[in-house]
Amino acid sequence: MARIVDKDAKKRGIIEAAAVVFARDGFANAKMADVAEEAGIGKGTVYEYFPSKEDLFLELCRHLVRWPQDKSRFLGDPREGLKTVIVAVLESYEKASSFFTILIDYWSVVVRDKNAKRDLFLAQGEGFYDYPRRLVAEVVRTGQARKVFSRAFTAEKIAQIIIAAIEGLRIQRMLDPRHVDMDADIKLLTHFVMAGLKPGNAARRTPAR
Amino acid sequence: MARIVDKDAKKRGIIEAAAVVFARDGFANAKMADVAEEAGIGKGTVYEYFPSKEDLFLELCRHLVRWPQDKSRFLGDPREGLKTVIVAVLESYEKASSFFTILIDYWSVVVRDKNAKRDLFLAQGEGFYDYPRRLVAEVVRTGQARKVFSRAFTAEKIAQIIIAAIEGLRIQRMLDPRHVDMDADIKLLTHFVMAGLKPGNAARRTPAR
Amino acid sequence: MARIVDKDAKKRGIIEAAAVVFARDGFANAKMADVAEEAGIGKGTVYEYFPSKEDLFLELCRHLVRWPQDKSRFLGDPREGLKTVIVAVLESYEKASSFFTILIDYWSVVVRDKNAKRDLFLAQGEGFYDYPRRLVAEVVRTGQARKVFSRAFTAEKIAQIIIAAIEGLRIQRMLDPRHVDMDADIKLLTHFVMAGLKPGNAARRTPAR
Amino acid sequence: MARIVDKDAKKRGIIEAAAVVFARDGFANAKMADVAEEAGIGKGTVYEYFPSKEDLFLELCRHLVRWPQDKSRFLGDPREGLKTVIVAVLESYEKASSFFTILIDYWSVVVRDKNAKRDLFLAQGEGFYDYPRRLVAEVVRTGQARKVFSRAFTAEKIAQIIIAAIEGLRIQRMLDPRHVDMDADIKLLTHFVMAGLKPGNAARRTPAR
DNA sequence: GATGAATGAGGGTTCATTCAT
DNA sequence: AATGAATGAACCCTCATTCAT
Repeated sequence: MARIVDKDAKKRGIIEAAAVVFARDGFANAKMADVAEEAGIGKGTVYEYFPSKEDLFLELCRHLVRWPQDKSRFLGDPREGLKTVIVAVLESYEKASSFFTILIDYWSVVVRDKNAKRDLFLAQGEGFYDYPRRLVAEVVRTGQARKVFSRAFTAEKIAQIIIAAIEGLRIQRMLDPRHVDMDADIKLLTHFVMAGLKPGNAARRTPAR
Repeated sequence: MARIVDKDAKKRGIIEAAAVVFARDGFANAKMADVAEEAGIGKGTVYEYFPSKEDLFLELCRHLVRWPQDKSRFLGDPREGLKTVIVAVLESYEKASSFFTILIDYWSVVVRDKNAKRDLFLAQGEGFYDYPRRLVAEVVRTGQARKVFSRAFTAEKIAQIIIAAIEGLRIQRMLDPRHVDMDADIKLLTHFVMAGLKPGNAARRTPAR
Repeated sequence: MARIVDKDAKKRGIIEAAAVVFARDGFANAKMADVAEEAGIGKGTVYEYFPSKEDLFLELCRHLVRWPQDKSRFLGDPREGLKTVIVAVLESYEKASSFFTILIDYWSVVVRDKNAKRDLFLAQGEGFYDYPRRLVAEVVRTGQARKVFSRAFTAEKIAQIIIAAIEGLRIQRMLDPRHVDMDADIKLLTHFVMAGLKPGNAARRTPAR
Repeated sequence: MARIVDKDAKKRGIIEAAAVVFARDGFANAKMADVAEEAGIGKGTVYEYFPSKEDLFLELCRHLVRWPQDKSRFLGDPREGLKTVIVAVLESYEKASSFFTILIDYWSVVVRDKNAKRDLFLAQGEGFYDYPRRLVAEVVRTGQARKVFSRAFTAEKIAQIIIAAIEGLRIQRMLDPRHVDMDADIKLLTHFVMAGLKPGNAARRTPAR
């Protein structure tokens, strides 16, 4: 009776359209009508697939980043692997061009308590950093296992610092592009990390206070 | 004469009220009426002091962070100074309790081009990181001058990484508090930096292609 | 498909409602909500058809007067034709019951420079007098061609005086109904015009310095 | 005890300021604050002299036009006197440069019933045309008494047409300046009137129906 | 399933007026 | 008498959502 439609494909189309519009206008200023137009469908149709603007946004956030799936290339030589994975993570972020601007709105929504969907959102939010954190941690762990990296700190913590620095640099670049030369800065970050991970170096530090 | 009023005090009162409301509800959802109520004044009165919601927000952002004014305590022993200044910068951020949630909206506003006030906003935005970046850079420079820190990288770049990492950690904590133990993470960050700044270590590394 | 609607009919309905409300309250005091209610629709719906209050007003002005379409009845005997067309023009104005009160606001809006739509408005404004001026002029010209009316003045100028007098009488009546007996006054006006147009009479007078 | 002030002078100052502001912005868009500023006094002070914006406006309207006070120059030769008085009336209107734009708003206010002050306004409104109408009528009457002008119509009616035509021309000029050459048009009007007033001419017309 | 016409709650902003000084 | 800070009612317009077709 009803037309046969690939609902999933249509859903994806709407999400792609939403990515464009939300990135451009921000969550608050984005209009559902614009999303519909961008997707080439009717305004009402969007609501056949997503119950609300917020839900669409949440769904969109789920599809923001595609992480590198092949870990093997990071797990050879630990020192090279670490350098490579840092660059790879940055690239994954950069490739999701609209990722960042959308992420900001995501944060903005998440930070406010009131919303009943907070937990849903938060669960989603972890995902933004969980995967790359685990990925980097694995590389570090490999290096630690092979005694190439110091064991003074847990791989998770180290990974966390790395991801944090990458994210922080991206923010600074957003607010003031002239101050940030991403390639050089990433190299410097890598240098710090490598230095801090040298077996000898690390041992002396952090007397746990 | 009309009512005698300390306009500056009143302005500050409104800004404080705005900080509460904007932090709680976000820029887009905050209502000027709520700001007025929070400030204990009439809706129209807010507009006697700020021409628009956006201007109030911008002004508010200007007052978000109070940076440490006494640099002397960071300029003694470079290694201790660096540790201290990192903690001090973090503390300045942390003290501005609503800083972060407001900053997010600030970003969100800044990222979208259209607005005519973009430049005003951007100029303001630099301020968020400029001061601490310069502060940290000065400490690093002092250490470099005394040959305690490697000169392989410019103090500015190093400071940038440090600020970025602090910021990134704060974001991760926001999205997933369980993964972040700020004190420990900051120590780890400090360790990496110190290691990377050891004169011998740095020498070998890529001198900024 | 969505609701099927005769958009033009709906537009007309809104304009009619607007005519009532604008005439009653004046442009400045009229509320879009009242227009909507008068039209029996929701507030937002008005904006589906007209982008702003001002645009609705302009559009309304376009529909204010219906001019006599059949000129033939004025083009027979010139003297009778002139008498008839003067009455017809007056009647067209009078029939548009709310015309005058709306026109006043129209003037008020037009006179103030600032507005970007001034040109649109002005173009519209000409229309209020253009058509009847041309109509009367044609009748006069016919009379002049047949040597029934003096050629000492251009038909356009003569028509202009006639329209002006009609309009002026309507204004005086508005401000002080007791002083104006429109039928008698129009007859007097006609008399003056006829006298002035007598071939012999006109010859002596200043031929437009 | 209180400062000694010439209240009338101050009142006049406010009215003059109001004339500027109301003429420029229109009644609806004029701001009391602007009037105060233009008058060089405080916002609240205006209310010491006028109970409301509307009252100020009404008072202003009372002072709009200064009519020619010396009638004698119109009462010599009737034909010359009539020509002269028509020009004099026009000039009185023209001299009150802001008169017209304010008058429009005056109409707009007057036309709407609701207002309790309607009668006050109307009484004022008559004044705009009463004086010149009587003035012109007197000139016509003089001519009629001397048998220079036809007695077929009352002087009042004739005066009314003349005033009406002048007013109508001014309106047309406002909406479309290119179509109106005021001097020439006034001459033409005068011609019509003179022709219509010729003793012989008038007799035949207006069979009272 | 798809559509887009209709809706109305909601919020930023204006400004005449009040009144403490 | 004079002031201008404070006020809040009022209103235009937006846009997420609904639902008749």
